[in-house]
Amino acid sequence: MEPVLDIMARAPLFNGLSRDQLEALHAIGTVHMAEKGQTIFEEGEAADGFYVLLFGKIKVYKSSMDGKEHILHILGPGEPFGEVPVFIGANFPATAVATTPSKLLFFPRKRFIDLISQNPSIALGMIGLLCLRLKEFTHQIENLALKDVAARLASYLLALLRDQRTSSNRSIRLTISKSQLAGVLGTVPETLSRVFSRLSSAGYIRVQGPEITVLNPEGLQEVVTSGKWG
Amino acid sequence: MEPVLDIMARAPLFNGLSRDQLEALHAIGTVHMAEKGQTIFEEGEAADGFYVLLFGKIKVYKSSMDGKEHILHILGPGEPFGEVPVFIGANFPATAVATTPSKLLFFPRKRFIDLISQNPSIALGMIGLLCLRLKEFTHQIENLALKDVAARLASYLLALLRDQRTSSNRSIRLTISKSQLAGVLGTVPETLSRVFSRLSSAGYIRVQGPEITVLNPEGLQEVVTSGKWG
DNA sequence: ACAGCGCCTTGACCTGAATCAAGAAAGCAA
DNA sequence: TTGCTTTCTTGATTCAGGTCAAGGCGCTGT
Repeated sequence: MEPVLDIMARAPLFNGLSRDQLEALHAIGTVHMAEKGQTIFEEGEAADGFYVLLFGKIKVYKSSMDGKEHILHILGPGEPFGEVPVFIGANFPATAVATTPSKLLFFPRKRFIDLISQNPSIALGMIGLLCLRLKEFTHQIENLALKDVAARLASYLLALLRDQRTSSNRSIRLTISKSQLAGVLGTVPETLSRVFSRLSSAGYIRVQGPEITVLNPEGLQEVVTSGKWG
Repeated sequence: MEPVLDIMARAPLFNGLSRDQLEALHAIGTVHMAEKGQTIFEEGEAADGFYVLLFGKIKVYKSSMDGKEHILHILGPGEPFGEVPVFIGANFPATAVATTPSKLLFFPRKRFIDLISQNPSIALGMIGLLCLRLKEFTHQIENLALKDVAARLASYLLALLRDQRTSSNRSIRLTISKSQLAGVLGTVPETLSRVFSRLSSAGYIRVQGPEITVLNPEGLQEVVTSGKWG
């Protein structure tokens, strides 16, 4: 298993920190394990610290009483979560569940705030992270409020294509199940499935299980911006 | 007109700063005026700083090409905006327009980052602000993704009631037009109007222009949580 | 007072997407 | 392989809410 410090060093939050600073951080954190399906924290629970994911995959979501859930984030190694209530002294605003066996680093609230108060570079890292989250959320709100499901999916696929651009090819692999993707896009599996087949038969993409080939990126972009296609 | 420093002192972002620190901040900012309807910045524009509203009212929104707009924030005096791109070196993710004549303080990016690097208390204030925004956005996403318009309106009214609780009475006043409210709630004026009258005839509220009397807060809470009502 | 203009309301209609209900694939265990 | 479970797809139906269109109400300024 890769050393904890190396994973931390790669996390954007801790970008540009010296080895000494990382050691100091590591010293105030405690390692936790979570098995698949385990709840890390639940919406409304009191928060006395936050987590950094070292290994595994976490989904953070909101759910309504009638069982529907909307996924806010799917997190991979190096990403922090549950940081919001640390700074406003409130409860967790959402629920976090491990979707694979995971390893977490937990930072207690008070000690982390002390550290940050003396360490402007960590503070700036935290600010950068929060701004990134805000931008993502802005995008999510925009999608939910003004775009239809096809546009949301197209936007998601183009983002994936941008991120996992393995040199030249236009094939991407979904890192989450289609049901989960439906949750991320604010819809249900049935609808997502239909949209996939509409985009397929329109010739924009080809779908083979979790393998998506983008045949016509410009077309997808059209779907995102104008919502019309053909 | 109230001195700029006093307004800044009241802003949560600058909470707990000494007079000296406020002076330093003020020194790096420049005052701008905006008339009603004037655009402060537009989505996609390069951002080289952010603003604090001193006086007036600002709406920050996303719009789609077919003219629909979704309002992300309506800001009052003391509130900062456009701070996200300062820290991730990107363009403004949304558009800001003055809805009344307004007075703004503009902080150039570089000088503000310098200041924050040496001033952990400003950094913490900024972190707190960003976390608050994230929490609001989380709530907004939850509303858009899993609640119907009636629940969103009920939630909004209850929040207003909590905020402007003028001692004992249950009457609140909308600070924005109903069309704007529709934009905030992610719907259109027609639908909002219908929901208002449904809630009225169900006996939960009474509406007289911008004056809303909440007759049955528990009932409204029911609408928010279960989405069902009588 | 009256005209003119925003803003709000109401009605009729339409459509995107959720729901309900079966199946079909695809994993996985024994 | 054979079941068994989980995930995905497809079809039929329903419904919330958006769109289009037509007034109504309450402003302001003249």
